[in-house]
Amino acid sequence: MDVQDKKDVITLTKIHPLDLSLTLDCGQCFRWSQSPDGSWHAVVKNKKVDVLIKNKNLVITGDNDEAFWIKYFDLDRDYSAICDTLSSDKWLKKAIDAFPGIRILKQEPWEALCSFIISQNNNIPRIKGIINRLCCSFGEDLGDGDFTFPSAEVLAPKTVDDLAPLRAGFRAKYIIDAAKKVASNEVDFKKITEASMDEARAELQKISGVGPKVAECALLYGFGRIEGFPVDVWVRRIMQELYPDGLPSLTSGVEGIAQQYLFHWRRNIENPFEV
DNA sequence: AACCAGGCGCATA
DNA sequence: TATGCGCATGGT
Repeated sequence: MDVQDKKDVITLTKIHPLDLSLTLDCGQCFRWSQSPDGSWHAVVKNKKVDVLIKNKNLVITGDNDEAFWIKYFDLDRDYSAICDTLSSDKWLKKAIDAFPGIRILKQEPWEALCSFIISQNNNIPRIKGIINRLCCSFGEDLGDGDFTFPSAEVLAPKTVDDLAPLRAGFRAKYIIDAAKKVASNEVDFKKITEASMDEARAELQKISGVGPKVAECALLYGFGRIEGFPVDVWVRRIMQELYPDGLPSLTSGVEGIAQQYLFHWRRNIENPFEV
């Protein structure tokens, strides 16, 4: 009691634009939840953390690895400039104006990969439930209902029967295959980080249960590949409706950011095409 | 090439 | 309370 650690607190400045609610609850991550006091809570890099915006700064409690968090919230990237550029396109401007402050998180690669394997053919409430049960069953207990995300090494020796309590359905075998191949380095995260997009896609798709969509999500949300462009049913809809000839060239290099804005807008706007 | 596999949230009845 | 729909990937 008398040796209790004082909690680490760091304050990150120059965070604009950043809307925590939009960023942490727009379908790119599944483990953040808002506390009654308005702050956001999760377990990241095996630590309990709370974040909130205070006086236009991002205050992070529970970890002091500033460089990590700048990467995690993508704070080195000039979203103002990117959004200005994207806003030359009529529809992107609508999406950005409607939901300003969405950022692409750079999550931990294994958690992102595993989460988006679980996300396939699935809806967000259920994805969160399966991931929660995965962490409760196989993660490390940090107390107060918080668990770490289980490592690939922990999951690799598990069987489909072991994963039955998750109620992940046919995805259980995919989780195990991913864990085996990641733990053994057969799927090499270092290689993925350094490779071209096509090589990285191919490396990830060596995992059974990882197709183009899941690979693209892992690259965008877990490996910081901001040019990743996952096409799910909503994005496919957007493409057919608005961009039948493909994405406008001004999205080049930041396709993932464009995707996130369009995705959220299309899902949350009543009549997107009204002027 | 069409269909199903786990299962559940969601909308509609 | 019941019924149908959607959902990414792999296997038949």
